[in-house]
Amino acid sequence: MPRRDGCGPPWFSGQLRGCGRRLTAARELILDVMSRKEGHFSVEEVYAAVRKQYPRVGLVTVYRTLTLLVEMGLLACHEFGDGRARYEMIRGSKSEDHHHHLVCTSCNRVVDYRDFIDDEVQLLKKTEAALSKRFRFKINDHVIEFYGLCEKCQK
Amino acid sequence: MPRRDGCGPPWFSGQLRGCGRRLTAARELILDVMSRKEGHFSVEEVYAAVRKQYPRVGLVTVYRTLTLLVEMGLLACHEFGDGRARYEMIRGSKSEDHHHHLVCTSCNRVVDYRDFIDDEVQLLKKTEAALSKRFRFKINDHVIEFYGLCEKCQK
DNA sequence: GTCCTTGCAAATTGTTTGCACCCCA
DNA sequence: TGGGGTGCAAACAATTTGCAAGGAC
Repeated sequence: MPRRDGCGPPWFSGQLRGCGRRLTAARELILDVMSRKEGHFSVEEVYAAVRKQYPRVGLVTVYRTLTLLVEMGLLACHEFGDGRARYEMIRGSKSEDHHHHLVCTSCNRVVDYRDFIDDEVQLLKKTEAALSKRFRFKINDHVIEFYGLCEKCQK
Repeated sequence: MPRRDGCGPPWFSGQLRGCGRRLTAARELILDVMSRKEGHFSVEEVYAAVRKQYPRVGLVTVYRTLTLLVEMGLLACHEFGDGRARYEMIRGSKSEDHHHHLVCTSCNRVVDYRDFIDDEVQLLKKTEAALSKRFRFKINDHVIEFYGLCEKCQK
């Protein structure tokens, strides 16, 4: 699959080269697919989307590319308990993009939210401080997920 | 593997029969292993512990029994992102046993804590209420995990 | 031309299922 | 004695790896 110049964001090529990597059509395409829609996508979903445009792309390449994009800090990977990894584009800097999840246990829809209310920020700060001291952990990150039923599924 | 009477808690047999199930040596043994130590155990870990006492037990039985015990409400199952399920004994009622996790990203040790500070409970309630209203979700549960380095791994 | 990438097939890993035999109740 | 339980092997699903051919630079 030869690549065509001019596709994809110009910084992508540079960032790849910066770590001794090469720009290929598959990589551009996968990045493009991931950036076009908001949400969390399984490998299979990305694979299907990519194949619509270039049926020659292999599943293995999707796996490898997604892993690469996570290493490069462009994607985040998360699992919601169904045994398959989900990938999501990181928009803005990593810290700006930090968010929590609201998961519908019926339709599996995942809602991100990042404009936390003060109470939630307070909650995290106080709890982190207390836990750090109590268990002598150096806390670097956290995962907060709420599970329930979305509006549609409540009916 | 014939079973020997008198092992395990007496209520276990009754609870099994209550749902048309039978008491077997493997089930008693696995329950015993799980209740003896606090913590989260992978299937492989339970399997190894069980085999020390009865090498004839098969891995499949461990899988099936752990699933059964979760269905019976005696164990909780959780995944921490390394692709393998972890099982943990539920002590006391399910709601009493609710807890959060502190995970060391270096040695994978998981610390539970359940004596939340008052602030934590209060703030969590407020956050849930706000999210419920905003996204019209009926929130039933949540997962809170902090990731970092434990005391040993900081060195 | 060099050496990173890709695609295919095969291997791995964690888990589940089919089935004949076993054993609790 | 009957129907659930067990162990083994095989099936499965998600993901990874070996390797030869292809393409970026």
